[in-house]
Amino acid sequence: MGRTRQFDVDDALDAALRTFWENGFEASSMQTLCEAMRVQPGSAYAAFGPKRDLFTAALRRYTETVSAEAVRRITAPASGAQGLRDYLDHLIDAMVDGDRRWGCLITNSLVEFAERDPELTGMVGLHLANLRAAFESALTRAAAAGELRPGAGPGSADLLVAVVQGMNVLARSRPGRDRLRAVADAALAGLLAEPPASTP
Amino acid sequence: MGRTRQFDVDDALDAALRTFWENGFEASSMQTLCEAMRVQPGSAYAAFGPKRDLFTAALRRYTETVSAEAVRRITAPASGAQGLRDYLDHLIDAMVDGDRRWGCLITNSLVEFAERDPELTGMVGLHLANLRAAFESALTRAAAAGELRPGAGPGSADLLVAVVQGMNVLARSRPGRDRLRAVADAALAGLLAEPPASTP
DNA sequence: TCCTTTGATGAATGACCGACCAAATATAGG
DNA sequence: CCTATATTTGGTCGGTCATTCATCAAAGGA
Repeated sequence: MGRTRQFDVDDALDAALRTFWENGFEASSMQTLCEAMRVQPGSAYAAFGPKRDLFTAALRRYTETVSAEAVRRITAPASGAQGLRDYLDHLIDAMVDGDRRWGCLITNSLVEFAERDPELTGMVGLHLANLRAAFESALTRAAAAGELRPGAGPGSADLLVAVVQGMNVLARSRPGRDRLRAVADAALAGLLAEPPASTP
Repeated sequence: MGRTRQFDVDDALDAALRTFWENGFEASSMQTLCEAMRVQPGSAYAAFGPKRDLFTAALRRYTETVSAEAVRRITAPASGAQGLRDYLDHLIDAMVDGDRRWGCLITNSLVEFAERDPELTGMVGLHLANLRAAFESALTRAAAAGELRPGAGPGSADLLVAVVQGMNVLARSRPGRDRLRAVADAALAGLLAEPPASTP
C-alpha cells in the first residue's frame, strides 16, 4: 500500500455539490471548486476525473442524500395529507434558512442543461419521476382516508411536482417566508378536504 | 449623414433573444450570438455594447413582447376564469410546439443569475410581480362572478405564479402535452368552482 | 466630384479555463 | 529501515472566451 488519501472524498464532494448548487455548472470553475473542496487540482482530477464527472458525482450524491430524504418525508407518515404537509413545511424552512435557498440542484440542472446533455437530463428525469411517485402514493393514501377533495385525482401528483419546481425557482429570489407559505397553503387548499371544523 | 445600418436592430435582438432563451447566458458565446444575429462582432459591440448589455436588451425585449402578451391574455377576457384558461391553453401549446419549449427566459435567468446580479434579478422580480398582479386581477373578477371555489383567496395568485414557473422548468425536459395538461387541469380544478354540468 | 461621417469587417489580443503532468512527498507493509 | 506505491503540489498546454482596433465600404453634403 502507499500513502492514504489526505481528504475525505464525501466531504470534498459535498463542497463541490454546494458550489454547483449555488452557482450552476458553467459558472463554477475548477479553480473555485478546488478552493471550495480544499483540494489541489491534481488531487481532484485523480479522485473525480474531469469536471463533468465531478458534476454527475455531485448530482448523484444530491439525489442520494437531499432528495432521498425529501421523498422519505413525503411517504413516511401514515396519513398522506400529513406527509404532504410535513414535506412542504420542511421545504419552506430550508428555503428561508437552509440549503434550499439556492433552490434545488435538480431544478437548476434541468434549466441549465436541458437538451444539451441527455445523460444529465436522464438523471434529472429519474428524480422527477421518483418525486411524482412519492406524491402519488401520498395522494392515494390520502384519498383512501377521505382526506382529499373529490376533484383531486392522479393528475394532482403532476401539479404538486410543478408547484415544487416553481417554488425551487422562486426560492432563488429569496422571497419572504409568507410568500412561500401562501403557495403551499393555496396548493393544499385546492387538494385537501376541509378538516372537520374544531372551532369552539 | 454616414453609412446606414445594414441590419435591423430588432431582428438581431430577436435572434440573440432566442439564443439566450435556448442556451442561457454563460453557454451563449459572443461568436454563437453573432452568427445567430448574422452580424459581425464589431457591429454587435457598436450596436449593443458588451455581452451583458446585449443580454439585458434581450431580456427587456422579452418582457415587452412575450410576457406582455401573456399578461394581456390573462386580463383580456371579461371572465376571470376564462382568462386563466386561455392563458394556460396557449402556454401549453407554446411549450409543445412553439417558443416556450425552452421554458421562459425570465425563469431561466432567475435560476442562472440569482444573487449574482442584482440588476437582472430586479428586472426578473418586476415581471414576476406583473404576472402575479394579472393573476390577482383575474381571480378577483372570477370571484365576483362566482366562478371560484370558496377556499380560493388572494394566496392563489402566488400559487399560480409558482405553477407557471414549475411548468416553465418542466417544459425544458420536453414533456408530452398530456403531462402539462394534467398540471394545468389540476391547478384549475383546485381553484375554480364546478361549471354547471351540461352533459346531455 | 470629393470629403466627411458613420457603419462593417475580421484578424488580433489578453485573460482565463479545463485538462493534464512530472516531480516531490508522505505513508504502509515487509 | 527500506522500498513500493499513492497522493500532493504547482505548473504547463492548447483552446476558447469577450473584446478591441485598424481598415474598408457606403451615404450624404459641399
